[in-house]
Amino acid sequence: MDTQQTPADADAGEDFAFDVLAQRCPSRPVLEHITGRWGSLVLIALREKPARFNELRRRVGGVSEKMLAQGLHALERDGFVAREVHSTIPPRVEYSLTPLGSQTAEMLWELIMHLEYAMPHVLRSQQSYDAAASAEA
Amino acid sequence: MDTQQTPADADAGEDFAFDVLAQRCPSRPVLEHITGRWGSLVLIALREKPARFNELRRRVGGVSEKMLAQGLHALERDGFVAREVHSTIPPRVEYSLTPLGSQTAEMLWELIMHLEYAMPHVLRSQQSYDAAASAEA
DNA sequence: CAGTATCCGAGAGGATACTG
DNA sequence: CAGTATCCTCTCGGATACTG
Repeated sequence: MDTQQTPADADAGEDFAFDVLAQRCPSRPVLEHITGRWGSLVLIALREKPARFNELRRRVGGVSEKMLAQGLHALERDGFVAREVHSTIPPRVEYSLTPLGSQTAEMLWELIMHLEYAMPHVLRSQQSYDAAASAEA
Repeated sequence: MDTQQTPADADAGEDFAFDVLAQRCPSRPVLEHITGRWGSLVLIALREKPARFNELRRRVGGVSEKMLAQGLHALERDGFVAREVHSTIPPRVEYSLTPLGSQTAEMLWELIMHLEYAMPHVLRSQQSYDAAASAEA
């Protein structure tokens, strides 16, 4: 990354909030690629180590070929994932995280860890919510 | 949060990776609530300060009543958002972040800031990808 | 104001078959 | 193995109208 700003600009970041929320910014689709149903899981799966297509497919539970290919294309296009082709027989294609992808995966990982940690709390909240909902019905 | 584990348990977290990827865990839907198209934006929008329904709707660009209501319900059920009803006329309902929601919003915020910061890089990556794609076509 | 109910189109996403 | 192409379904999500 060789942008002009420095991370110390974080305070100027409040401006970005408006941008993201105002949906006229180009970052929304990208955000959805990395947070979407499969995008996040692919990044997490690649976090450990690079993988080939079917290996990746096994690593991420429940993803179809179509969705995996689609997700990988999007992430490659956005520059989060690198694709390396070895033109052998049988073909061998390795997917790995770029530095940017690696940073992003790390942040996603923290988010997921936070979430897993909070899950007991969440489940209890869901139960009381459902109990209250069925009580008034 | 009053779970048993401490944040220092982070190393045990690698076990969670498998859980999330294996899609047999209850955290997937919750992850989708907070990372989904509107969920993340609602959390970000509430990060600054609590808001009422229509105020929130104005703050998040492009969200429909239906999706906002749906997202708020999910987030409330999961315990990220608190809903406070003032039975007046006209009715007044305030949405705010719970402590858990606040932590989560903060992590999302960091992710989005990271993304905004990386956007120039991403856009360039997209351009070269598209150029290469149309070149071979 | 704060929603719910309904209808409808578009796209997400899965299963299968096929190609290099 | 590493995908693409096709079909089909089902949910997402927007617009509109209505209620308390």
